[in-house]
Formats: sequence, C-alpha cells, structure tokens
Amino acid sequence: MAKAQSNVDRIHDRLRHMAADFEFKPDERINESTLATQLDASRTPIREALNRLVAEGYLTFQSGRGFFCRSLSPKRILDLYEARAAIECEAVRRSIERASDADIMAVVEHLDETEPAYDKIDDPVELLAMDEDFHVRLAKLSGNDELVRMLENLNGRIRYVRLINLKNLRSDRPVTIGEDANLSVHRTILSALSDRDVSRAIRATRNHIERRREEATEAVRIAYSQLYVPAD
Amino acid sequence: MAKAQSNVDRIHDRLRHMAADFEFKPDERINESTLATQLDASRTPIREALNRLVAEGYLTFQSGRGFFCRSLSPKRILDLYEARAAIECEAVRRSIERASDADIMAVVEHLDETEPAYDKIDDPVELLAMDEDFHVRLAKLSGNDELVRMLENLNGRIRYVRLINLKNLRSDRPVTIGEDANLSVHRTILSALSDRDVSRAIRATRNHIERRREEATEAVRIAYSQLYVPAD
DNA sequence: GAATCATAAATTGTATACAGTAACATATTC
DNA sequence: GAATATGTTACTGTATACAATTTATGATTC
Repeated sequence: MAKAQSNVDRIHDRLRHMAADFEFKPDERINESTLATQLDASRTPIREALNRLVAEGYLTFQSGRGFFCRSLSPKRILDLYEARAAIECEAVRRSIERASDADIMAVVEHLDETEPAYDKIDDPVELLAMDEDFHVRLAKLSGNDELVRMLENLNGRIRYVRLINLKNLRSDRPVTIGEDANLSVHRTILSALSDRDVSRAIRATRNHIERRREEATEAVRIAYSQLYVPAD
Repeated sequence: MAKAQSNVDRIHDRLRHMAADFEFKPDERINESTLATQLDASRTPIREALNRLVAEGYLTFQSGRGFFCRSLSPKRILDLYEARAAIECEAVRRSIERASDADIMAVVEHLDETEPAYDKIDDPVELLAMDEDFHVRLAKLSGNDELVRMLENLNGRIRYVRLINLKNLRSDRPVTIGEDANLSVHRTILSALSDRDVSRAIRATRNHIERRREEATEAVRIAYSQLYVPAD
C-alpha cells in the first residue's frame, strides 16, 4: 500500500490510525480546528480526510454537528467478524478455482520464512501485522481486488480489539498465540488450497475466524475499560 | 436511506449517480471547477464528496492530478459480483440462525405485494430498484449492519451494467425479467430460509447471483459501446 | 517533420475569512 | 429551585484567494 502520498493521504492515514486506536473517544464529537493545529494543516484537507473515513465506516457525520467517532460495541465487532468470514471464505473458494500452484507455493514459502519469527517477536503490534499480512496474501490468491479491498478495510476496523486481545493473552501466558492455535491453522488452509479441496479449505477458514471472533467480543469489554480509564 | 441531508450529502448523492451512470468517461480526469458550476456550489464541498467517492470505490485519486472515474472492465464486474455472492450468502447463513419467523414472513408478504407490479412496470430503473430492494431486505434479516452496508455499496457500483443488461433484454423479448427467472428464485430463497435449510438457501442465493453475473459480464461489452458512441 | 525546451494557461492544493448554526452559559420568571 | 428565555461563545459549512503544480501551447533546433 506504499504509494506516492499526497498530504491528504498522509492526514487520512494518520486519522485512520487515530480512529482505529480510539484516540477519539467513542461517540465523541471531533473538533476540526484542534485536529488542524495538531496535524499542522488547515481544516480543508482535514475535512477531506474525515469524509473519506466516513465512507470507510470509521466515523459518522451529522449535518451541522460535524464528525463523530463511531462507538465500539460487541455487536459491531461481531458484524465485522462475520463480514470477514464472508470475504475470506469467498476468497478461498475463488483461489482454489484460479490460483496457480506456484502462487500458492509462494505463500507457503512466505509462511516458512516468517513462522520462526512468531515466537521471537514480543510486540503485539508487529505480531498482528504479520497475521494480517498473511490473510491479505491469502485473499490476493483469489485475484479479486474487491475482496482484498474489503478485507483491508475490515482489518483496519477490527485491529484495535484484536490488539487488546493479544496484549491480554500475553499477560496470561508467555508466548501462546503464534503456535498451534494460529499457525497450524494457516498451514491447514494452505494445504487444503494446494489439494484444491474446497470444503476443507472453507471449513478451516471459517473456523479460524469464528474462533478469533469469540476472543474479540470478549476483548471489547476489556477495551472499554481501558478506554475510559484516565491515563494519569 | 432517507435522512437529514446536508448539502455535502446531496452533492455526494448526485455525484455518486453521475459516477455510477458513467456521466464521466472511464479514466477521464474530473474537472472540479466545472462540477462546481454545474452543481452550483464551490469546490470545497465538491471535493469533500469526491473524497468520499474515492473511499467508496467509485473514483480514484492521484496526488496533484486530481480525481478520475474508475474504468469499467469485465474483470471488475466479475470481482464485484463475487463480492456480492460472498456478502449475500453470509447474510443468508446468519439470517437462518437469527431471523425470527415473523421477520421472514414480513419479507414474504412484501414480495407478495410487489410481485404483481413486476409485470406491469416498464421502466428498467424502477424494476432494478425493486430487485435491489428485495435483496437488501433479505440481507437485513441477518441483523448484520456491515453486510448490509457492503451490499449497498456493491449494488451502487453494479447498477449501471445491470441496467444496460435489463434494457437490452427488454428490446429482445417483451417482459421476461420479472417472472420465472428472477422471482421464483426469490421465493426459493425465502422458502429455504423459512425451513431453516442452510445449504439449500445458500445454493439458491449463489446460483441466482452467478447467473446474473454472466449476464453482466456480457453487458459490459454493450456498455462500452454505448459509452463511446457520441450522442448526436 | 520530430524532438526538445521555454513559456503560458489551466488546474489542483490549501489557507483563510466569514456567514450560519448549534451548544453553552447566564439571567429571568414562576 | 426548576424551567424557560436570551445572549454569548464556539464550531461548522462554504466561498474565495492564491501558491504550487501540472498540462497545453508554441517556438526553436536538429
């Protein structure tokens, strides 16, 4: 996604992260002037970026009242995970139809290369980025740009709660997320893909996402408590 | 979708239609000043709306060069239809889990009411609107707002080629779109839903959409010829 | 005549000003 | 003291101006 970034793109990126990480409080009205001075720009490009974020589902907009951060609810997280399952399963289905063996092998090799790192990496942010990267690569095998696009949008919006979830797991047990639970599932999906076994591949994908969903719904509660604790 | 419309919302709506109907030529650069005078507004709100349309996938944006109409290709239509299948099948799956009998019956009754009109209505625009309306109602049974949101976006972007397709069918045979091909499938989906028969419901949905897809891909070719014929 | 460069025109990118409106605080009435 | 009215503040919505950049035009060279 690295491209010739205009200023609006930069602001858009920055604001998207702020929205995803809930640097705005849920349902809070977003003050454009404050943002403008914070990001060292005028209100015009800020508003352009905010409008994009509305279309992307990060924010809402009310005529005459301005932009608002969308609230975070267990229901919405559930919705997003279901949408993700829909997109990824369709991607898998189409990958089996269309992806070449070579393309599939490339993803397998990428997994081989990155898998060892899972155990070493401590930073949840990096860990999550790797996981998202895998899923996007998987989706790209479908050759369907729209599915990829939608998945990237969903990833961005789910990221925050996944992060909360990862950080929490981490405090319980030392390094449990990378291995069996997650990675073997990734391999399962890929091997089913290689075998062109539609039902097995889809079942694996759906199970994988649904399991994550349950964790995420739990994470929302935790997220809420974190959001409203004043950082003193 | 009727809400308190601000000026930007109005412009956004208007521009979305213009983009969907390819009043801009594919890959053509969009002149902001011209639009501003056309829509009787300044460039500021126009640009805000254009930015939303970029996020919605209708337009592209290049730093320093401005906004462009996305090109229409058989490949992209295929992608959009696949995405639609993904979304609608997931919606059906969840509807079976969660929708009440009463809610399903409400959609059946709505179909009962509107079905007779299919034969009478001549206007392809209206016909298409009715079809989209049915599919959105179906999706809403899932209770998943994100799926509905995504479906509405896809509908908007597919609309033009579907319209071309409808107009073409119409010139061949008199009134063939409403009946067996389409409506009975709608009923099939609903009856499978009522029976809580997942595999039958999903199969019906997927078949329905895939059939439409084939027509649409063909329609792209026709659309192209229409787009580039100068209206003299 | 094609290619290259210089100049002019058009267009985008952003700051800013100001009008209109909503939110807030204060005063007034019962 | 609660509720309503009123004035003030703060913020949004949009037009406009201007700088920066790109595109178009024309001149010049080979």
